[in-house]
Amino acid sequence: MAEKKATIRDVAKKAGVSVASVSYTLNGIDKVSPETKERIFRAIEELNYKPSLTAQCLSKGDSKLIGISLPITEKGDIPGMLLENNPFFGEFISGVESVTRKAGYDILISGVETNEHYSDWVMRRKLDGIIMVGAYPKSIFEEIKTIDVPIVLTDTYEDYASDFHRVMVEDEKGGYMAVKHLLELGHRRIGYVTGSIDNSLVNYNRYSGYRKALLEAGITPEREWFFEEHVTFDGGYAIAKDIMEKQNVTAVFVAADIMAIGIIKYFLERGKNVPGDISVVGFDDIKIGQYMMPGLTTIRQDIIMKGRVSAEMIMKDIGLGRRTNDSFILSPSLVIRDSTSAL
Amino acid sequence: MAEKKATIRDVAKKAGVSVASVSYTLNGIDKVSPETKERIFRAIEELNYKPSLTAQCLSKGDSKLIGISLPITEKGDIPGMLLENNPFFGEFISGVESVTRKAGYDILISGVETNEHYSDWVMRRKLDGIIMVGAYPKSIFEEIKTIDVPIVLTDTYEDYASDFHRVMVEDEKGGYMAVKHLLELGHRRIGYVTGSIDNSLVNYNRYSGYRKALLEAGITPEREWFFEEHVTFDGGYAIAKDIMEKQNVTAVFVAADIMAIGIIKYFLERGKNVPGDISVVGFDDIKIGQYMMPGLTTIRQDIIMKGRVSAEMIMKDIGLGRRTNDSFILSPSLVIRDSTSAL
DNA sequence: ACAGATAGGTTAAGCGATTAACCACATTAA
DNA sequence: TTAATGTGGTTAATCGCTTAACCTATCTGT
Repeated sequence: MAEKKATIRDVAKKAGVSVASVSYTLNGIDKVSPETKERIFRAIEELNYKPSLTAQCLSKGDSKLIGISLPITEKGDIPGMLLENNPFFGEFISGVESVTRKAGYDILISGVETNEHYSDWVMRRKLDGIIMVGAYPKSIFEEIKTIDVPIVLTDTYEDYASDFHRVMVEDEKGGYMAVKHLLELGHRRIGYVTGSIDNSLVNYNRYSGYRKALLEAGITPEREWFFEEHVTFDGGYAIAKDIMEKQNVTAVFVAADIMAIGIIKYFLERGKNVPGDISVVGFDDIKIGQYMMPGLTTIRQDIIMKGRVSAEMIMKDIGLGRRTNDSFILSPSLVIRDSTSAL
Repeated sequence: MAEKKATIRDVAKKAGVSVASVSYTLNGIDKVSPETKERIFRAIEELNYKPSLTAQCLSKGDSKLIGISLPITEKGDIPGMLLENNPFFGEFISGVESVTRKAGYDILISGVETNEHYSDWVMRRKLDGIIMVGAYPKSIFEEIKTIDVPIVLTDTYEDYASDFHRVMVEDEKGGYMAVKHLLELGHRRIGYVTGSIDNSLVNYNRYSGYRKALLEAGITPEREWFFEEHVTFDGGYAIAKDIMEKQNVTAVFVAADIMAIGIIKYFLERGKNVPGDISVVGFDDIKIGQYMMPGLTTIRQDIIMKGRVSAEMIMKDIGLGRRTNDSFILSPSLVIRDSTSAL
C-alpha cells in the first residue's frame, strides 16, 4: 500500500535546495533561477509531490473550503437534511459546485441544527466562505455576523440579512405573475399554499404578490384561502385534503413545486381532475415539474444559476480579501404547462 | 468584527498551565488533576476556545472529513454533477450525512472528472474516508487502491471492486421481481430500458434478472426489446419515442425511476395511457415516484439506508484503523403502484 | 526506611507548509 | 572607488495542535 506521501522536504532534498526555494517556485514567487526551478519541478514530478492542503491551510490561513448549509427537516424519525426531500437543493448545490470546483475549492455540506453553534463549525474548519440556503432562526445570523468570512444568504429578506451577500428571486413578482395568470384564466377564488410564513419572508413576499394581484382584480383574499404546511411532498399531499374538503377555491398558487406536486397527487388520486377541478401553479421549476402529468405550471427561478451566482459572490470576496454585500435578484418567469386551465 | 480566535496557548496562559495540560484534558487523557481541569475548562469557556480542526488534522493526521464523489454528467453545456439530475443522489447523501454528522465528521461533495487525479484530492485533503457513488472507469480504481484510506463503493460489481467495501442491492433479483410482476400481469413482450450497460454491471445484472424471468416463462428476450439511453429524465423521454414507434413491447422494466418517469411523460403526453398502453416498472423508488400520476410501480431500494450503511462502513474502518472490505447487499422489494396493469 | 510506582505536570519536537529576514556575490551608478 | 541595487538563495520562526519523554513530589509495600 501507498508509499509515504512526499513532503516539501523530500522535494527539497532531492532537488538539492532549501524548502523555501521549493515553496517559492510552487507559489510562483520569482526568486528562483530557471535552472533551479527546472530541477525542482523534476523532483516534484519524480516524487509525485502534491502539497498538503492542510498544512497550507494552517500556514496561509485559508482552507479552500466553502460550506453550504441546508436546513434540517424538522420532523421525521431520522432527521435528515432537506436535501433528501426537495430536489431543489441538489440542483442548487450542483450549481455551486460547478464554479467552486474549477476555482480549486471544495464544498462541505452540512445540515444545521438550530441548537448547535454554527460559527464554531466555520471557525474550526476555517471555511473560506459559507452559503446558507433557506431560512434560519435569527440567532444564527447574530452569530455569523461576528465571523470574518464571506457569506451568502439565499432567500433571506430579513433586515439583519443586509450585512451579507444575498441572492434571491423577485418573490413578490413571482407571486403576482402566478396569480395574474390564474386570474386571466378566469379564476376568482384563488388559494395560497405555503410553508411556514412566520419564519420566512420569502413565503410572505410571495403572498404579497398573490394579494396584490387579487386586490388589483377587485378581490379580497379570504382567510380560508390560506393553507400552511411543511414544504415537502407529504406536506402538499396532507394539506390537499383541506383544500379539497373546503372546496372554496378553484385554483391555488403554491409557494413550492414540491408541495404542488403533492397536492396534485391527492386530487388526481381521488378522481378529481387537474386542472379541471383545480388549477395549480407552483414555484421553483424543479426539473421533475416538467415530467409530471399534468406538466406543472410554475414560476420558474433558475436554480442552477442561483447556485452559480452564490458561489461567485464568495469567490469575489475571497479575491477582495474582505466581505462585501451585494444582492443578486433573479427574475422569475411564468412557465405555463398543463396544471392550469380556464375556469 | 470577530476578535482573534483563541488558541490553545491563550487557554494555557489564562489557566496558568502548559499547553500540554490543556491538550490532555481536551483529549480525555487522564493526566490532569480535577482542580486543574476545572481551571482549564473555565478558561476555555471564558475564551470561547474551540480547537482548530486544521491544526488537529496536521498533527494527528486525520481530517474528520469524508469525501463523497458523484459522477459528472457527461453531456450538457455546463457540466454539473448528477446530483442535479437525479434525486437519488440527494437522498443518498442525506443518509450519509445523518450518520457522519453525529460522529463529528463533515462531508465533502465532489464531482469526479475522469481526467483528474482522484487520489490527489484524497491525499491533499487527507480525507478519512471516501464514498464513491455510481460507476467510474477502471483507471480510477487502480488509482485509489494505492491510497490508504477507507473506501466504499456503491453499486460496483466489477471484480477489481472487491478490495473495497461495497454496498449494493440485489440487482438481479430486483430485475427478476420486476419482470415476474409484469409476467403475472400477462405481459409477454417486455422491454428493458437502461443506461449504458457497458460500464455498469448494475445495469447488466438487472438485465440478467430480466432475462432470467423471461426465460423461465419460456420467452426469449429479443434484441429489439432493449433500449439504452442516459439515466436522466431527458434520457427516458428521448428513448420513449423509440419504444412507442417500434410498438413491439407492452411493458418495460426500466433500470432507473428517473428514466421511467421520462418515459411515462412521453406516452401520456401523446395521448397514450399508462398503464393502459404500456406498463412500466422502475427501479430505486425515489421519493417523487409515489407522487406521480400514475404512481410509479418500482423496485424499491432503501436509498437512505444505503447512505447510512456506507457511512457506517467508513466509521468502522476508522475505528479499526485499517481498511476492510465488507459487502452489504440490500434486498429490493416490489412496490406496486399504478404504472402497471394486466394486459 | 528506602526503592519503586504513581499522580500531575512541563518541555520540546514534530505535522507540512509559508514567508520575513538575512546573506553573498555580481552589477551598476555616481 | 564606493555605495547602492539586484539576483538567487538560505535560515528559522510561525500557523495551532499532539504526544513522547522527562521531571518532581508523594505514596506504597516490605
